[in-house]
Amino acid sequence: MGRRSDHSRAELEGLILEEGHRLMAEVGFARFSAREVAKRIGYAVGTLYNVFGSYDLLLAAINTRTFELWAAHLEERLTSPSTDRIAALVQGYFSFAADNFNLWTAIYDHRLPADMAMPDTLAIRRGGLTDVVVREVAAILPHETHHQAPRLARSLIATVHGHCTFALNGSFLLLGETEPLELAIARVRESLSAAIA
Amino acid sequence: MGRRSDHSRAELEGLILEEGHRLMAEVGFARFSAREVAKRIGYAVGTLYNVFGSYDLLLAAINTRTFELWAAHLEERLTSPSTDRIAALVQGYFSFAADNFNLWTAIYDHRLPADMAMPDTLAIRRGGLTDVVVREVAAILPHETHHQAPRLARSLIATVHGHCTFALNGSFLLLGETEPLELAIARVRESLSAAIA
DNA sequence: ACCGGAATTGAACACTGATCAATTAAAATA
DNA sequence: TATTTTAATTGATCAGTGTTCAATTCCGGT
Repeated sequence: MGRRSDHSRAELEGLILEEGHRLMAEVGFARFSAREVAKRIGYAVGTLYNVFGSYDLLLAAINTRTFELWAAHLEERLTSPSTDRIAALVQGYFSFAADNFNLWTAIYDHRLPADMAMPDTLAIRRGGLTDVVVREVAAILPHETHHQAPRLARSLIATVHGHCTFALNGSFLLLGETEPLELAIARVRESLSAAIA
Repeated sequence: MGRRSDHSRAELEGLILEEGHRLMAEVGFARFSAREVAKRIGYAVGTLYNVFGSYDLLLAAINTRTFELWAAHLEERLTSPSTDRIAALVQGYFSFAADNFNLWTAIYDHRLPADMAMPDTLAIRRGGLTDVVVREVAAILPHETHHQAPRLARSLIATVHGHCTFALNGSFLLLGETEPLELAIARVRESLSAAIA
């Protein structure tokens, strides 16, 4: 069939993304399939390829959406009048990953082919998550050391990410660690203290 | 055909593991396949399933082998008369991951089904990597705080893991970070200093 | 020479990502 | 309105995957 009047190209892209995101949350990266998304929205497989160009770009778009949900989750955690905004960030990182396990792991399960760069639009949207943390770290640092905030923030995200990964993939449990969140917060506090001193 | 006199069951298991490991290093987790392993060793697919029981257990065995190579790599790095054994560990963590990218990522790409636990034998062998770090951290800590070593070591591994992940998946480069190794070492030093003080 | 048991096979099944000639419908033109 | 042009959509087709298991093949022991 030809053009369908009931969906503009942009609407169709949104429809695919919405359903793709839903399926990813439901079955996870390993069982995700373009065919199943197509079936659920009533289009043929080929249409998904026409709209997104490839399986990799579809996955990249879905995961970018997850990044945005994640950043929104952090911002929401920060609206509560919490004294400790840093602890709130770390907790938010963990709780999003735990509550959206399939979506969260898909971000790191998926790798673009070596010869394909992440499209700029997607990369920028993903950066929003980092921006939140940079802003909060900058607010903690003394004014004369504000310029260190981006680098330190990236490093703290990596620290928290490592702890979150091991917490959710069972590594910590296997080693007898039962409080990975506290561990992560302790490490972040140490690094912030060192930066302030 | 029936039993082949040229391979005992244990030898066959080793043969599969060896070739599987080779293929994983060559093509990575996403393009790995049991069929291809079978073809390369001159057996049929079914034989791999008879020996390992399932695709997941085959992958778990291959990744466990990678853990052992990784631990050996760390030990080797420690034999050089380096003053800074902690820096050597972090560098070893990074260099193994960088030099064996496909093998390293396969460890974290693969997840056992939720209802299947990691076989004890494999879990114990994987623990060897952690043991190396625990030993080195204990050697740094004051005698009265030796008991903190396991917990701190796990946390430092998580910290380094996060930095290594972002270094190799392009996150750091995308954010303008060019020295992730130095960043990781700095974080580890801060945490060790805090533990000693 | 025979047999019972164990190892090995590979066709069969239900799925996957990817492609692209053919089809269809909407838009533009006459 | 009738016709052409253009763009969206299809789905059969291809080469591949994990998984199963009846059938086959071989070996050690009688």
